[in-house]
Amino acid sequence: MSKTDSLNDITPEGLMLPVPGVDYGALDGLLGYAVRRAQNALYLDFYRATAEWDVSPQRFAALVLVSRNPGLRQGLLGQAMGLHRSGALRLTDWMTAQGYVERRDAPGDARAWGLYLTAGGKRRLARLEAAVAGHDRALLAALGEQGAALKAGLERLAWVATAQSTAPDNKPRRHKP
Amino acid sequence: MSKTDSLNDITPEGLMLPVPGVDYGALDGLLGYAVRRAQNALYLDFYRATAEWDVSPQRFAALVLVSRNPGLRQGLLGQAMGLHRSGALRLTDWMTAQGYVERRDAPGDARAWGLYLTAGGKRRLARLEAAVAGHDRALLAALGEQGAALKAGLERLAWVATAQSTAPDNKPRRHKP
DNA sequence: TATTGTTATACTCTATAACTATA
DNA sequence: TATAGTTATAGAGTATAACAATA
Repeated sequence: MSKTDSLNDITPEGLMLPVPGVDYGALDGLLGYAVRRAQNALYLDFYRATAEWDVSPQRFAALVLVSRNPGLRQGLLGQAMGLHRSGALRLTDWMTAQGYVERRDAPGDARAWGLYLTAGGKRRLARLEAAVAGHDRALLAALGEQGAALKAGLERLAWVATAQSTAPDNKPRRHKP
Repeated sequence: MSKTDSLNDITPEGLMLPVPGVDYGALDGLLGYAVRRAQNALYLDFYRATAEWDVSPQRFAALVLVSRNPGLRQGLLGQAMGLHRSGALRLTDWMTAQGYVERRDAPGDARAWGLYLTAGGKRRLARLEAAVAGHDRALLAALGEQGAALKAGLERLAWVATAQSTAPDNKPRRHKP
């Protein structure tokens, strides 16, 4: 295969840009598609801003949750992140394998672990959090006064969509069957 | 395992709701986290609204693109969706296996396929599009006049984040290494 | 040489199911 | 009987690399 295999692509993989000449039809009008495009772009920019840590947005979120809630149980971590127990396990395995977190016996329940940042984890996370905060500040700065309204709108959207999908007359289908 | 294994969970899997008693720290202030929460909620509501079709948002988008661009090449489909060639192949395989789409020889290039909806695909997609449009309209209706501004803000956000991650002085890191 | 699509493979994410130990 | 965590497995999703046919 040629050396320029992916370098010559007009759109690099991962980047969801409108391709000239392609008709997006109904997609352009959908709120859901706009959210997807925005999240895609944010995701790529997050990776750029945190390249030296090699941490995904989700793993970053898990670290922050452990940091702010010392002794957090795996199960509660999963709930806060919308994950199954087994997913919380994998996430915790990663955090401990990377040396960010340690499992200690949870007081009062011999079945459970409490999660705690290690000393090194605290140090690394502090720098990582600063990088993420800078990344987010840059976005907000570029958005100007629109930024705050956008964040409020997103929070309302999450609430509205949740209400819709969990309304009593709707049958929530949790997972792809 | 008990019958109620996941039914008793306060937060069903997939749903990213704020858990009382958990401190989210910096996450609550991040634009990126607000986008993630919104997308998570929208995703679940999309699945509820389109349950009878068993189509993911991405597969839906691919179907719309083929529908609006008869004869679309696999490669261009991939570009429009931010996918590698191999991803566009899998997506196309799925669309043809489900009977939505057929590959025909592309005129003028014996290497390429042109993608076309089948007659049955057109019929099914028409109903699916109506369901998705209804789902989106319900969201916009619940948001009221905030909806249009939110959509515009999301489009601007996608643009700003893309500009940031592809700026010449930044090194874009496309994929997780 | 470059491009289109394919095959084979691997890794991440996240689910289900069955299991252990404890409550 | 229910809960916390684990193990094993499966299925999306998406990448990389090497390949064939064509341009």
